Amino acid sequence: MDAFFAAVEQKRHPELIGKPVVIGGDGDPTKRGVVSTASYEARKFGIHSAMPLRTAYKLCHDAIFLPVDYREYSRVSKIVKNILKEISPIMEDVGIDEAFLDISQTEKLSEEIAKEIKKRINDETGLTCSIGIAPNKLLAKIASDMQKPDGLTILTEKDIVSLIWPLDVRKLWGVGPKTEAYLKSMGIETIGELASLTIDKLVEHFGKSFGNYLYSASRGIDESPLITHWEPKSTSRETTFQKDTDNWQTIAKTLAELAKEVVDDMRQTGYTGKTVTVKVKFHDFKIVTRAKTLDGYTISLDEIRKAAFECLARIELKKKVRLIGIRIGKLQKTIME
DNA sequence: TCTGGGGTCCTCTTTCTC
DNA sequence: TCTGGAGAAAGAGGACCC
Repeated sequence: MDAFFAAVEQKRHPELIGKPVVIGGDGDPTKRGVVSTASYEARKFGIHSAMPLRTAYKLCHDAIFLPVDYREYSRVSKIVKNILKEISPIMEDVGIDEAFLDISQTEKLSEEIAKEIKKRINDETGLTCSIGIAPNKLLAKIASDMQKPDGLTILTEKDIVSLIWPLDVRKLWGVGPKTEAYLKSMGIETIGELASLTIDKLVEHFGKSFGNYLYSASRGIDESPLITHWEPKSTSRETTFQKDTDNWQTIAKTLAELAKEVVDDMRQTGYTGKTVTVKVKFHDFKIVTRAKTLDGYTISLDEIRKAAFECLARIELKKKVRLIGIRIGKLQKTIME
């Protein structure tokens, strides 16, 4: 979906259409938080996802800042996903505003299917999306990004050399800021240059798993299937303090609250868990985690809170704390009738 | 001075168990 | 009983994705 959160807000508040809209945090650009989505008008000012709200505000004082309203975006997301599933039941969810659809078993021409999807999404939600059609997920994802917004891009294996190889390595799924910087230090800027490296060299620099992945991905090769069913492996809650703190009471109280929230969450979704992890981010952004695995699966708030405090006690709180979080791992679905 | 929250997966090291 | 090793599980950290 194109600038999804911002587009949903512009749809339900038409007076925002054509204006720079920034969605993030609790909608207050003087507080801590980052941009989740910026409307295309806001992007003209250099505002983009993951940017601190305060920075976004400096770039554009006139932008309209709104809090993230997940309930509403989920509601619209469901409408979109239902349309996709009607077109083809083989759908992989990729977060709230993206999905892969396997249309290889569908009779119609792929381009016709894409146009139908666009029309139905626009009819039922008033929103636009960008679609990529390709022989695999890796290429379809790149294709969907090539003509935004409201784009439709079709790629075949024949296009890899001419259209994929000139692209910056950062366009490859799995290549983030660290890998990009590392590759650039090796003199590798484009996907084509990445494809010129031998598999031995890649494995030497990036390890067996990621090295092999980069070798295939740079050639447009991806055999990964669509994941149509998914079970969560962990669930968590974390919060950043408005001001870094060294007050143990504040930290402990917040951790207890987060534990309650995460347990409520598990009760609602019907999961028990076995491993409790506490995470602390200090003022200097150093992150420390401590974990404790329990004897059995639990959903008891008492047990989870107790384990969390044992973990917290193992963390040296000498520096000011920026964030505290709790995660419950090794989830197991509770049998319910 | 600024840098969210909710996830997954990978790697390396330590600890446990046989 | 001591020692060593293999393999699994746990723990910690880090990169990446939306």
